[in-house]
Amino acid sequence: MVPTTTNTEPLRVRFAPSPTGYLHIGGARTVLFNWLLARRAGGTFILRIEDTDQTRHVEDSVQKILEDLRWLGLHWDEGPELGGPCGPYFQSERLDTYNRYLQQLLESGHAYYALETQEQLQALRATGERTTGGFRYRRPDPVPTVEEGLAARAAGRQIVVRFKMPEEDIVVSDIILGEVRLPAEQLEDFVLQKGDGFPTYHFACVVDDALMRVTHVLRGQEHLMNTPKHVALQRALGFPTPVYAHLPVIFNLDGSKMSKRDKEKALARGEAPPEIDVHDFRVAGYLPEALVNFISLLGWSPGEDREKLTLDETVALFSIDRVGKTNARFDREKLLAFNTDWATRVTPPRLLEALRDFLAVNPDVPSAMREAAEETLAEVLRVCTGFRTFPDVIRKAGFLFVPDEAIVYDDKAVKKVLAKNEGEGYAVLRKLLPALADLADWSAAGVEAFLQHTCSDRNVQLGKIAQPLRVAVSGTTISPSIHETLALLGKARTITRIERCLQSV
RNA sequence: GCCCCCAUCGUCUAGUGGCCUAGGAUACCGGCUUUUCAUGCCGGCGACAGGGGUUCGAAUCCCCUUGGGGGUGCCA
Repeated sequence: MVPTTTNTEPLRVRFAPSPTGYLHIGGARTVLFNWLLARRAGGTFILRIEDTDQTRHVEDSVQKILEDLRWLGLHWDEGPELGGPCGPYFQSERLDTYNRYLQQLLESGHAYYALETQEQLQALRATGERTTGGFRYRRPDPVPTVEEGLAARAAGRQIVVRFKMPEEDIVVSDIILGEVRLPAEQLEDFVLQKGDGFPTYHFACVVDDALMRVTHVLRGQEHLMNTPKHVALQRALGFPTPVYAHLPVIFNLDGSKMSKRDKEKALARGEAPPEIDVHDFRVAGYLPEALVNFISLLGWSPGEDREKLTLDETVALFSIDRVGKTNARFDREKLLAFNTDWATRVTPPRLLEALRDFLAVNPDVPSAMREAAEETLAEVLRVCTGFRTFPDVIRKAGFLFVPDEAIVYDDKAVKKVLAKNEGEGYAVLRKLLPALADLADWSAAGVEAFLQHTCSDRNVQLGKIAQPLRVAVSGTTISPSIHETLALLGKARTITRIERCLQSV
């Protein structure tokens, strides 16, 4: 049995992204489960930045990841901006620490300098692929001495340090997958320190998890094969082995990986790019409540046919025991349904706050809408119920925020509602105009009463009047209910728009 | 190639030997509500991958096959 940390010490988990861009939706699910476990157990959630690959580092991505986490409502207890007792929380600032442990491994004979060049390894790998179908690094016998390694480095060569993998099967104990045995012959001497002096992921991760006293490691299943390396390293370093839980992976509906490249591919086909990063969903007008609820159900279920849960309820219900082993597919239709529902269950002030955030991050909204008064936006939300995402609100009420002279009339709407039957719709507008101009009570209720009376007086369906008005003021057949629309627009602008519409005949 | 993981409606899942003629959600289809677009409500369609065992009894346990995923980097 692999020794694991005892469960008497306080639970500590971490999320350790590398700064290569925005937070990926798969990463979001991993953070979420870590965060949920920490909150559920009253433990600590650590955020650590794994910036050990200088070549892949993307400018500003740390800030972007932090912002995504905050938007999701998943706040960290230790990490960037907050600090904490186990800092620094950027691996690039911990090089001395890694070097100290590297020395220890070198001295105890657990590690050695490996002198092969990248080109040599590449060649070996290529022939290995061709002949046996695979390549496994063979430890030199004898291994180069420390002096030889140092001498090669002094000569300007990029020399790596490898770990002496023990020649024994390693059993990884995973609370989701059970015990997984990895045969010794599959394991090889992996690199601890790269030619540029930076630690590899394996090394930095093991050292940091131990030093930051991480008790539980929840990560994607793609890391399962890394775990024996980590376990062996922990033993060599005298570190405890944390509890491991490898989470199932999230794919596209067609089974392919959800990758940033999907966006480029869709763009190349002239299609709308799919949301892949958390930020994409934010810009697309989703509520974090819905997104978090939805991804919490990918690989986890509270049972009892429950689905709609707030973050707090999820915390109260969360348990790794109920995390499944099966990979999941990301169904955007279902997310859309969740978002539609969440838009009706959050409080109006919260919805307004979310709308403001959407208006701030989405570049394609009418600029007047960003400057609109709180009360106006609140009214818009009140009359736009039934939307799926915020762009639906823009589609339905955006015309309220463009200048009267900028209204464009949709051809189909004009034909169907105004021009048909020898301009029947226009005739309605002409008749209505003076009466509307005389209307004293321009509240929604006042307008509604007026329209109702007009209908019964002329013995027509409300649609006969509402639709021409709708097209006249919005340019389309889509808007909130007609009385709310006119009330929101105001009398003057309504009249102006109707007159302009009539002039366009 | 080798190693590892996984397998219930199209999709997310409930189910841990009898409560299952398999439940919920979403999607789809039909109906209702409605001044537009939506929303909402009601109903319907729809799955235990295949084959062997074990057992009085299997979606649940075991084996094989098939299918899917991951690993096989000086990426993380």
